[in-house]
Formats: sequence, C-alpha cells, structure tokens
Amino acid sequence: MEFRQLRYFVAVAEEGNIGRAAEKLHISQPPVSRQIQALEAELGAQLLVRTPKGVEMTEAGRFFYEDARRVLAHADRAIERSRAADRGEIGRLDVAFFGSPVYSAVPLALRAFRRSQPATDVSLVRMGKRDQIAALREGRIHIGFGRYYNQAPGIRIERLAEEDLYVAVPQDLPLATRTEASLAEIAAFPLVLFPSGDRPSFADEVIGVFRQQGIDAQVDSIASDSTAALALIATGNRCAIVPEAIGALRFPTLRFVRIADCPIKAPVHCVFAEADRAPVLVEFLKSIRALSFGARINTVPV
Amino acid sequence: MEFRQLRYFVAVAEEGNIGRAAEKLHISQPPVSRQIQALEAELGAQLLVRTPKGVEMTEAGRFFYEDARRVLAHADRAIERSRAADRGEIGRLDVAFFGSPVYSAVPLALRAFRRSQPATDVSLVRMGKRDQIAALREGRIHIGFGRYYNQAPGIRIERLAEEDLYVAVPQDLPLATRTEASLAEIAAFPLVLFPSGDRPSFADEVIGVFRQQGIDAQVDSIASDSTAALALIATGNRCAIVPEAIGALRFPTLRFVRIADCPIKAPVHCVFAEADRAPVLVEFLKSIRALSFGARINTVPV
DNA sequence: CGCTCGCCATGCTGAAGCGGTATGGAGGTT
DNA sequence: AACCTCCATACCGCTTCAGCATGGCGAGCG
Repeated sequence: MEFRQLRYFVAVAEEGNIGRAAEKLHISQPPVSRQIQALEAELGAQLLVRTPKGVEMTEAGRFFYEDARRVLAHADRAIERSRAADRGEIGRLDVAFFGSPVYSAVPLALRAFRRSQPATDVSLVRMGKRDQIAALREGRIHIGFGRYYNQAPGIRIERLAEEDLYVAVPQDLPLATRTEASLAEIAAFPLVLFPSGDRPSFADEVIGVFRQQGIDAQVDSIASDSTAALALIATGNRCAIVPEAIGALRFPTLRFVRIADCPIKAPVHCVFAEADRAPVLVEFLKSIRALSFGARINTVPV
Repeated sequence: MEFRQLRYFVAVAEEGNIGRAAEKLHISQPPVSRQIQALEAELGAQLLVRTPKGVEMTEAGRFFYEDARRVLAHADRAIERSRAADRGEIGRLDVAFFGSPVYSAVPLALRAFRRSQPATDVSLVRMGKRDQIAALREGRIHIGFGRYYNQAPGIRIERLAEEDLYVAVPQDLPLATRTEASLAEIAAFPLVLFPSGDRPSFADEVIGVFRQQGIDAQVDSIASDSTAALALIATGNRCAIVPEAIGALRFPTLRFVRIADCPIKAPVHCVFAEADRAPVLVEFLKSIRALSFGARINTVPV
C-alpha cells in the first residue's frame, strides 16, 4: 500500500468520479484508475462500484475512506511534530541543579523557557556537580545549574548571573539591625559554611575571601546545604555568608545583612555538553541568554 | 513521504544500525541510507545522528519514530477493517419492517444475525411496504420485512415463514373459552380488519378467505394496525382474524382461539434489492436462510 | 602512532513502477 | 440509433528504486 493510493482513493471517494478526481489531483485519469485497482487487489476487497455516472463506495470503501483520511492526517501530523521537535518547540528538557540557584536563576530560566516554548516539558532534578557532568556525558540531562564547576572536556560552562553576598545572622544579635556589615565584624562570630560535598564549593570561596583579606575567621561547622546552615544559625550566636538568593528562605528568627566590603560575588553557572545539538537545549540556551538575571535576583531580600 | 520510508526508518530506529536494519528488511544497506536521507530532506529535520557504532535518534527522530509506528499500525488496521467490511463482519445493516412480523420473524432474524456477526450495527425502522421498495431502490435500507408485497422490478421477495391464523375475541364471548373455532362461527360477529394503507394487505387476505368459503362476513371497521384492531375488539362484541405472531400482544381482556378450518396461512416475507451486494446484506441473508422460523414462531400464543 | 575494522555515504547500472496519450467498451440519454 | 460520459487497457518515455562496488570517517587495538 502506498500513500499515493490513499490520496487517490480519498480524492475519488470525495468526487464520486475518477476523472474529476484526476483533475483535482492534477494528473490524468488512467493512473488513478490503475492505482485504485492495485489498492483493491491488495486489499482483496472491492472499494468502489463503477456506475455509468462515476463510482460509488461499497461498505468496505466507506470504511477504508475514513481510515485513509485518518492515516493521511496522521502522517501529516507526524511530519509537523518532527519539525516542531527539530525546532525545539516540543520535547522534554532535562535539567539538574545544585544549591541555592534553585531559589533564583533556575526558576527564572525555566519560566522564561516555558513562556517561549509552551509545548515543551521540563524535568528538574537535584544532582551533585560531578554527577551533573557524568549525566551530561551520558545524555541523561541537557543542562545543569550550580555555582562552581571544574573545567571538564566536552563540557561548556557559562556564567549566567552574579549575586551579592549577605550575612545571615540570628535576629537577637546586634548585627541583625544593621543595614550593612563588614567582613571584620562578621569574623567575630563562629562561621557556618556550606555546602559539603563536591569541591570547589561556595564554602571554599568564603574561606578564600577571609584569607585574602587577612582576617582570621572561625569555622563553626560545615552544613550539607544552605537550608541546613540557616537552621544551624537559628540556634544562635553563629552566622553564615550566603548569596543573595538565599534570602528566599525566610527563616523567622534570621536576618540578612549586606556585606559592605565584600570583594567577590557568588556566580551562577550553567553547564551543558558542547556536542549536544538537542533542539530543546538550543532553544533553552537562547532563552536564558536573552534573560537579564541580575535585575530580578537583586530584589531586596528579607 | 512514502510508507517504505516509514518502514525503513522504524527498522533503523529499532536496530540503531542501518546495516542490520537492511538485513531485517531483506534488502541491502544503501537503499536504506538513501531513503532515510530522502525522509530527512523532506522533513527538513535531522532524525538520526551518525556515530561510529551506528545511528542514534535525535529528539525529532524519537518523535517521528513514535508517529511512524502509529501510522503504519493505523494503515494495517485500515486494511483489516476494509477486509472485514468486505466480509460483512462490520458495518451497518439498515432494516425496515411493516406489521406484525416485528413480533416474531424480525427479532428472531436480527438476533441470529447479531450472534453470527457481533461487530455489526443494525438499525430498524417501521416503514410502509411501498416506502420499503423505494428505500431499497435508493439504498436507504438493505432489507424489509412484511407480509404481502407486490412484485417489483429489481426487488427480490423471499418467503421466510408462515403462521397459522387465530381469531382474537373478547374474553366475555362464549367463543373465548373454545380451543378452536370455525370461520362460520367467527362470521357471526362483526369483523375488525387491518391494516389500512398499502394494498395488498392482510385485510384483503382475510376478506378473500371468507369469500372463497362462501361465508358472508360482516366488516365492522378497518384498523390502522394490529394494535389498534385489538384495542377496538376489547370494546366488546367484535373479533379479528390475526396471525399467530399477534399473540405476543397480551391484551388482558382478549383471548386468541385457533381457527380450525382456515385454508390459508399468514406469510412473512423479506424484500431486498437484487443488485445489492452489500456484504452485511449477504451475511444477513445467509443467517436468516439458515434459520428455521417455524419452530419458534409456533409457540402457543396466549 | 599507525593499522584495521565497522559503519555509513556515494556513484553507477539494470529493472520496475508511474504518469501521459491514445483507444476501446459499456451503459445511459436524446 | 447515434451520441455522450466514464472507466479500463495498451503502449511509451521517464523517474525512481534496489543492488553492487567503492570511498571516507572515526574508534579501538596492537
């Protein structure tokens, strides 16, 4: 069976006349007759009864007509869908994240993408940074979000945004009422670092800042992630250096104070496989590159 | 787009390797490569990425693979359905009836047909005998049931069954308690005939019987149909000659008494267009010809 | 580092299928 | 009875397909 035969048959069925159908198909009449005959022969069923006025469908013909139309329509849809998939308009984008970007850059990026490609699906999983690289290599994810990545062959790292640093302090400390604090003032308190796990991490950056400034910071503990760190601080008499995005976590007994003399910012990076040509990824990258993350992230926390 | 391309692509997608797909398709490798290329060119989308180990589907390829499978399956179903329709296994049978056969032969016939071809649909409409002939000619119905038909060109009339005649009498007449009655005895009462409308009819037959026997029957009235006739009789002091099938109508104040010396029976005929080759009709005729109507119709009425 | 192997793409050839023109045949109409 | 309409058939180029042989590319191995 061939699509040609379906198209010819549908035309004949609708015209009730082989000659007129041939005209509509912009070919001559004999090929239409022959293709219909071949079709009937293959089915082993008569589809049309030839009358002096033209043709009429048999019961088998009526059934086949309905199906033929559906098959043709289905085939057209298949073409359109594959093109849409090629353009990144449909399909699933698999995204991984690690750490506090989940509070800021990740939702902004996903929202922008789903707005530009509303027919796509997005899956989002938490995944350590090393795991993200492995998953990218195996094609399990298209893109990962996090703060600090090591260079890796075949993996592209792009900086999306930078966030100012804040210090998270219990509300009963005098520092909590200030609008700004200096690193030296912060160093008076035991410091909670995070996250534990893959290096380098935000914890390393924070240590580096104090070292660079020649300030002797006292490390209280290393929490697994920012949430755990804030919970620890809420026990009192500790503080933590956090990226602005953490302000999204509104612990009732904590305050976030801007660090006045901080020489660094907390970056947000995305990682993806250089060789990945998945249209959804291409479209996603377009949409996040068009985004201005800074403007929205820098809404004042707390 | 061609079915060949869909089949080739599905094979390649499932094998992940053009050469192995070609083997499975029992052709050589180059045609498969070329058809896939042609498909990709037509879609304007890359479906496969060529790797040293074989091929992998792109996102567009995965979408197209799913659709291609469905299109092929749909096309196969279309073939099967048209064949089934050709065998009379699916489709709709349009049936008309007139008069009391609706109480006996029609349900038996329909039941037998739906048992042998359970996937078919049946529509049933009441229609006068002349209308039936016209509807047969225009293809609006496949078959009609009734008692008396005039010969008509192109229309085939087949006798299906014959029913004994009974007299319907009010229960308060002495006749009502008898097991048999003679035509002469019946003629003592005013007679309700039916139906009115197209001739010849059962009313003509009943009149003919009395005339033939030299009995002077007294016609009370002509009812539109058997139900109306029975309702009239229930008013008292009248009776009607009815086919056995009418016994299905169990009016509480009526009795049905067998006619001892009746020289005729009431036939049930079906009519259909000689030229009608509709498979559902062919199958329906097979199933009713295999039926023995008599045995079941002659269950004792009342 | 070069060799080999596996896989896909390409060029060429013979054969099959498709569409076009011309024509025949059947049935209904005037 | 002649004509008309419509479908089927015969024949002819042309396109397209499958097969064969070969080339190119990347991965894996010695």
